[in-house]
Amino acid sequence: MPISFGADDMQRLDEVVATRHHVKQGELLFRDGEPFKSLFAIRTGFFKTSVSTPEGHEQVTGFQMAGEIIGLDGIVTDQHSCNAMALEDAEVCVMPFANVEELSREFPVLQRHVHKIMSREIVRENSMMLLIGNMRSEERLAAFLLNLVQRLHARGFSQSEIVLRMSREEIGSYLGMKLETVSRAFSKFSDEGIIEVKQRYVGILNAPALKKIVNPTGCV
Amino acid sequence: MPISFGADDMQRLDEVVATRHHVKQGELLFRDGEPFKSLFAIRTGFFKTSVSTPEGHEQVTGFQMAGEIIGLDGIVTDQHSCNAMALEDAEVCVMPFANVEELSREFPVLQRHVHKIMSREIVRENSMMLLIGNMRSEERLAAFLLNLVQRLHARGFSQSEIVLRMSREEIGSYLGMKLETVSRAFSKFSDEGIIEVKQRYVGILNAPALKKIVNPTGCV
DNA sequence: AAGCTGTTTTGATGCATATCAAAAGATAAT
DNA sequence: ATTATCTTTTGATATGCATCAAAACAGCTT
Repeated sequence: MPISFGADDMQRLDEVVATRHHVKQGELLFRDGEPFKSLFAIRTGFFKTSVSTPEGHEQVTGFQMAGEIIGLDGIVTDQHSCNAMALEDAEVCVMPFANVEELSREFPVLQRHVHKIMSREIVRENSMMLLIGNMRSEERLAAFLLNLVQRLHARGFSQSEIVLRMSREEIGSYLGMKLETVSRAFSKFSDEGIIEVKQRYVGILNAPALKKIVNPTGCV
Repeated sequence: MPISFGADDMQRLDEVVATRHHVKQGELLFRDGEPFKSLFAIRTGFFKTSVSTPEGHEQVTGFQMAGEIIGLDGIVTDQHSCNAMALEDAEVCVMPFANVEELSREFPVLQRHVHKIMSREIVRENSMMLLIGNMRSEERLAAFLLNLVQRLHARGFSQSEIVLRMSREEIGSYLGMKLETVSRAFSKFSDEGIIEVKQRYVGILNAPALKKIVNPTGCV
């Protein structure tokens, strides 16, 4: 948590994140309809969150990695409204939301932090609506790859190499397209020498070209 | 605000929403990039929020009516990341966010309320991703109309009549489709006797049919 | 009432992506 | 190794929606 506290306060704050929980690959951390008790901070591993239509069509609503918070959807109704599945073995900090709220009242800096996390999620989803609603398939995939590598790089990983934790189908669900279309876009980028693809390994050979696909005018 | 307080507390709480602001139809309440200071509670009127690609393609991210809160996007960076335009003459309560945070620390019930509002927005956007990413054009419009009439009805308006405040183009932008496609879907529903359309007036003649379009199986 | 402007509807056509199908490649189990 | 299963790629075709175009319609102004 990127906040500085006194040593005394740390003790109190530690209480909120005292318990840890392991989730194996393929297991659900929580599911749609389940009672909401806690937020989860991802320590290690990789998650997807998703919602479904009554007919069973899944929409992946996000991919989350170390340092990110999941479970915010549950606050409004005290029930989770999406599923959170580990895409690789993962460890999370369980943060009972009652504790979060109590400490937020005590520590303005924590309160501010919680608000920012929620606001960030709102802004992210705004941009996803823009992406799904306005962009074409190749633009979506390019934006997806750039976002992923940027987040990985912020965590100390390479800024040009990705090992995808999700299938083509899950990428497609996230981006509002079919897995075949995802695959074709990968192949196209690969043919053009923009990326190098080997299964779930993706090497970014020409980042500027990717950026130009997302934003052709390049004026920003 | 649907919370009960003592009379003493009300005084303090009133401070946060003391100032009012009028926005004329077509004017922006705030715009992308502007510094964030306050949340806004809509007292009267109707807004749209939107984000844009660098090339200028607009994506409407929401339509907001009386009782709803806008501006949450600005918290994370202290800058607004979308535009909020009044679609009819409107009045809003200006709620300086610093005051909201201060009072939230003092009144747990207010704190909880703020968290729920943000969580609700996150859940709403999740379902919008599902709608734009998975549904076909007619399903989207049906879902849109049902959502709108449900919110209007909760405010004391008819549960079968809507006067749209937005153009076909704005509806299309919100739903990830073109204005012509919106118009065709309206015409189709009208031909089938499901709705009655006269410009921006929409009468819902067969709500169950609309619901069935959104959820063909009808199992929920 | 006539003319102007912006919105909505409707029609004709084209294109991007979905769908259907099958092969190729990986992964895991026997 | 061999078989079975799942994922990914690639090809052929279909289709829903976008695009282009023009007419109809409403709201304003003069």
